[in-house]
Amino acid sequence: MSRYQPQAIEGSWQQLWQAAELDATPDGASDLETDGAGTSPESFYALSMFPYPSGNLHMGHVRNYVITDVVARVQRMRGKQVLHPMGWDAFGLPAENAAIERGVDPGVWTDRNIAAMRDQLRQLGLSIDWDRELATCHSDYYRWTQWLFLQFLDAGLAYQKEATVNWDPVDQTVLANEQVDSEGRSWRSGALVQKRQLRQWFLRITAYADQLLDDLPKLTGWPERVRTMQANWIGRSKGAELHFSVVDASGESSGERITVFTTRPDTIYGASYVVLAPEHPLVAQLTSNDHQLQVEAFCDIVSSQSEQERTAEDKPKRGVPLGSLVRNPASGELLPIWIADYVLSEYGTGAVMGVPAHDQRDFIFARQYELPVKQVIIPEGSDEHAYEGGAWTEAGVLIHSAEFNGLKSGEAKLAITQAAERGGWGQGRVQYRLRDWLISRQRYWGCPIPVIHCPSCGVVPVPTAQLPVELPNAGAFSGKGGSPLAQQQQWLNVACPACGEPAQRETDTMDTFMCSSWYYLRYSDPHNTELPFDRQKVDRWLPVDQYVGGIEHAILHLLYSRFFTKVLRDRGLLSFDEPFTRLLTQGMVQGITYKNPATGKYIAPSDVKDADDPRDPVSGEILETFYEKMSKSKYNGVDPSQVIDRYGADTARMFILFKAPPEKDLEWDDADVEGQFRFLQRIWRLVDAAIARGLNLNNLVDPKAPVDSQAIRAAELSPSERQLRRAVHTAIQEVSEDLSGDYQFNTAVSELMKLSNAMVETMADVSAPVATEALHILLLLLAPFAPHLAEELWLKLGGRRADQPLSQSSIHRQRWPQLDPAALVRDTIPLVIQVKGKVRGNLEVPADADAATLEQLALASEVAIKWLEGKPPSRVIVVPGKLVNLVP
RNA sequence: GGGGGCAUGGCGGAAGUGGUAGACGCAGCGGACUUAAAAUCCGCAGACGGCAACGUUGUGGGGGUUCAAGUCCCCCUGCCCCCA
Repeated sequence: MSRYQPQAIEGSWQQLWQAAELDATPDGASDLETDGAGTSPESFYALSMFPYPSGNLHMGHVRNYVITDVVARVQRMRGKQVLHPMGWDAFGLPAENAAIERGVDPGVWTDRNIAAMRDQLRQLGLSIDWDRELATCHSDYYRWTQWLFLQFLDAGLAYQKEATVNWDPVDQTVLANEQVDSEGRSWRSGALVQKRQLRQWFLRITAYADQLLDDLPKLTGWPERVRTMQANWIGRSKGAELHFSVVDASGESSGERITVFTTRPDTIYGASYVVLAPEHPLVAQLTSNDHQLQVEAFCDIVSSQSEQERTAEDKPKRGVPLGSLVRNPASGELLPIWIADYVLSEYGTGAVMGVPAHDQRDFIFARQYELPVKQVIIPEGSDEHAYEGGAWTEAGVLIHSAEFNGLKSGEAKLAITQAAERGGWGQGRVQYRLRDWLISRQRYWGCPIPVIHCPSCGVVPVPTAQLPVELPNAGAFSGKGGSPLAQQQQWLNVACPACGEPAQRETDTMDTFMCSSWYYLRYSDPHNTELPFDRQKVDRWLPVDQYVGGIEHAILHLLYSRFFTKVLRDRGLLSFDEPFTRLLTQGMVQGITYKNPATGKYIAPSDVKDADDPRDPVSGEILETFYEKMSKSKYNGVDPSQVIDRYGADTARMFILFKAPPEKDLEWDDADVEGQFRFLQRIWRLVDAAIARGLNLNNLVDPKAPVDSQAIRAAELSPSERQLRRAVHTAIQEVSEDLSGDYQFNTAVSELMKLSNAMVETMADVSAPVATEALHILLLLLAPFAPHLAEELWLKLGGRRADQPLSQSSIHRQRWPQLDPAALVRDTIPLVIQVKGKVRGNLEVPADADAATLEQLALASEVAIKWLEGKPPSRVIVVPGKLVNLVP
């Protein structure tokens, strides 16, 4: 008897598969030919979000790539041509920080990490086409990132502007809005961002706001919550811009006007003041002499606050009057102009009308500064609303609103907007929360923005023939003060491509999300030196059929990629408008975590002596035990390499797939890993015993008839044989179902376990053909999950034909087994007998019995006699094939 | 505050359109094999009562619809996520 030793088989299979080019993407012209049956095989693109090459593979990566690998393998077995690539999101700050701290060249550092992680990935037995590997920091890739940037520039979708931007004081760079969390912290460094006025590059994603929003319902293969998050982020609201003329105390117009944006034009008669953002360009002009000091002091205070602090509904609102007035264009009233912290210059027009009765923040502000509260909306069907507790912000019916009285909010919005358009004091407008994407970064290790600044010609794009604009050699980094590229004189100073006069290169690099917004396109044509990708190739493979990654990119990467796709479609570079057909957001991998509640310190599991009674190794205090995302600082990480060394990749894969449904968080548990290892061992022994008995798949392997049922069906089968065949074909049915539509790998694995349990039970009692069929199908169903073990046992059982190369006879080149419905048919079924809805017993009945027969059988049963006590039931419900319910 | 999601044994998790709750696994208990242990194999296992055959109860809590509710409806509680 041999033993299952994954260490002895996994590495060699990985090498053999590689030599046989088993994972190569079928992409040659001949591959597009028909398969002989006259049909061209469908293609399938399975993709994991590519990793940042930190140098260490962690369990989250493993989960991500194993899920995608199973999908890819199953699709291949279903006859699809599969693209399953891998690459590296390789620009970014860790490399630059390594350079600053240790003087290592960022490129060298990155390539070393990539090599290390690639080795770790290979150990997992992933069916990745490594020939298509890419790294965004290599110039043969970022050349095309630059080329695409110039496409945006040419389309008028890339521009520079002076703006209030988020400055990360730790990473010394600016950030896009999406990269700052709700507490005003950087997504990367966690530092509180500061506001700065800087001239920066932006992409005009707002020009695509409507499309990005309107196409969301088409993404039926995406989780609902991701779509909702994107919709909220885009934040389209319909409203109006209304102009308020600036007037002096006697009501004489000065010629200036303030334009406010509001989603509630129906409340204009309730406006009792107008508020500007402190950064609004008219503030200085509209500040009267006697208010000047006060206003300047206030602006200083506000500039140090975060957006969160300024706008939160529960925070106090602060402001000061400017000392000037406007006229309400609807009512003619004169209203004071204020500035306040809760109005942001970047949103809408940077000015709002204050309607305290119907906006909660205006209400708080008005209470604070004793401004009038004028109610103009009342709840439908009621009298005046007593709004002691706050504003009435719902829709209602208009009062105190001149000719609009009695209209409902919805009608009034329209009527007042129309009146404004007729009277020239406003117009309807759609407003978005989404703002243009700030892509400038003042860092070295990123893709250079390919433009040149010329004193006479202005911004001149680098001619595409001169791409890539390569990063200069790193030199020494301080990590402080401005763009590192600005210090590279040799690189910086160039002749203007337009006029030839001395000019300077742009010194900002691009946000790394630029690089990751199109990598999935490049995989379709990774070696193209003429274009980022060939249109035919990209249209052949894209959109991605199944994308797998973390929920943390619900907005960031997934929104940017959708934007890129739409722009490139409009530039005629591709023919589809959504990049990812189906999206699976996998849950986190969590490790067991011990924390001393008294000190708040985390304790490494290796320092905890008794897991049932976890105590602080020093003080003996009782520890808290819980599961949390694996991280160094919590000492709860599990190293994938160690797991593979000990149990093999197949066990790691099986465990990860079995332990939790893919979208849910997964609690790493060593005992459960052991359990998976035991399961694979049981399969090994099962096959070993079969070989000892002389069973062999040799004569069964025929791609045209992968199911061996013909011979079996004709024969007379014993009860055990029928039982085993039912188990085998039930497994085909269930596993197939778990792997289509919504992926349920956890239940698929449990179906494999059931099948192996059934086989252990009955194998000894069944004929060779039935036993062989069972073994054959078990291995085929197992192959996507535990590819090494399945291949090894396939070989041992004679599944491979000696006269065929591995590229044809590998188990991974076999077809998914077909269900034989005849195997599922049963003669008798257990009928459930219920009395008044409660289960009282079972009765074995003919499977094809009709309702009347079932009723009779049920009534005659012992259970019925006992529970009905001789009285006839008042009602009988029969569900054929399932149950009979007797109601006394 | 608004929107969305979740709640099932000691634990992770299963339960097409309402139809035997707890599949599968982990941990646990009992037994076989062994000088012993490991490994392996067989068996038990929601809770309560009973020697049992069985009965009662049970999917966060409370109501409802139904012959029948984990599943549908209403209210409540707790946790998570997103947006403010």
